[in-house]
Amino acid sequence: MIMVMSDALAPLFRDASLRSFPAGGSLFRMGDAIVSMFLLRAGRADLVRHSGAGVRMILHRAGPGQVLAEASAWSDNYHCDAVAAEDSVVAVLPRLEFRRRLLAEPPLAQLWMQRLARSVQDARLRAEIRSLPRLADRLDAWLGEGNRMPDRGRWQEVAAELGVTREALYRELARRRVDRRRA
Amino acid sequence: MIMVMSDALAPLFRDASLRSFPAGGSLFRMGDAIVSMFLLRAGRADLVRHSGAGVRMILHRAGPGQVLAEASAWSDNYHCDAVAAEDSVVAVLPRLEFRRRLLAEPPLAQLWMQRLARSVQDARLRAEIRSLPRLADRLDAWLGEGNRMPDRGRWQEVAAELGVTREALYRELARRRVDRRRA
DNA sequence: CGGCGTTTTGAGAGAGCTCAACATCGGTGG
DNA sequence: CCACCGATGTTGAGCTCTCTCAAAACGCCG
Repeated sequence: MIMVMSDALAPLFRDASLRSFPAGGSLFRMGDAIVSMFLLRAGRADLVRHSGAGVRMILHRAGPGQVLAEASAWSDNYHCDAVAAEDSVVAVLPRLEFRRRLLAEPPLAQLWMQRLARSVQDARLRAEIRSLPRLADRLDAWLGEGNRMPDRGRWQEVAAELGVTREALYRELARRRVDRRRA
Repeated sequence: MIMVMSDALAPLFRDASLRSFPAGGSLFRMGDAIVSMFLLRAGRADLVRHSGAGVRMILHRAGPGQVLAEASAWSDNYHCDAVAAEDSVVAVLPRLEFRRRLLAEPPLAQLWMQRLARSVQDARLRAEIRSLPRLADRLDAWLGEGNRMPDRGRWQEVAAELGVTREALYRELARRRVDRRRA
């Protein structure tokens, strides 16, 4: 297994038990009592919330090394659902132990606060990018943040990230291909 | 002066000096070295970032009781500009002292982590709301989160929050008025 | 009253969404 | 090897919605 920067939280989840979820499996549901914190070890998991008129919103797609539902550490009930988007493995640590370690070990607290602050930055930026009216501007802003187009077969993920349909993104990419050929 | 819930961070900024900024004044600019943390005491301040093609994005509009640029505590240079949107007063605390207090006083650390986690939640939800294609859905989702329409004279702020033009919001509101009159 | 900002409404253009058809690619199984 | 299948990529046409520009009605305050 490859060690990546995103394993930085491993010390916080030392001695945590591992649990596997098949794609589509539910990690928790809105309203459930919060007993544990989850660190995604492999796979992907979505935080999903349903708005009044049945509109399904994916609040966050977590990848390996990320903790799900950061706010759940200090809350008693979940405010959204969590679903495995792929076959996934998570480290599970009791919520109270998670909190105890954060408050007892300043290095971990510092790491956690850095993580949270970074997540705030990212989420705010994403909100602003998505509020740009034109797709071209969204793509420019997104690419301008150091993001790069993934390999073929994963372009739809970019469309989702930008909050547009895949057709719209395909058209924009085609437009840029011919524009680049002209230049 | 009225004491509100948002004064919870006051202990963290005890002994901090106060500084005033006129509307339009600059608190800091992208690239500046970070020496202090800012807690907004009165007024409003915007975090502004400029994307490549000159697109101006307001990452966050902070109000009284909020700390500006949370991530700056652990960073050496600002990643965005901060501008006073109104005449404002801020408490200024050296960044290293801010960090020292967080790591030395677990109750403050806990409060700070709760704040950050809540900000993550809020920002992610805002990003999802803004990615809804139809304004009606955005308004529904926003109202569904416990938000309420402010008094007349501040509806434009809601339009900005939803990421639409004020005209579009006015039209939607007019539509709902007649719809409600029919029902 | 006379500004100034907000709210309201109109008309046209532009952009994305929806539905639809089709191409392409990788894998599966006959 | 080839037929088939599903998912992804590509392109077209029409519709809907928002944006933009514009004009006017309010509402507040000096």
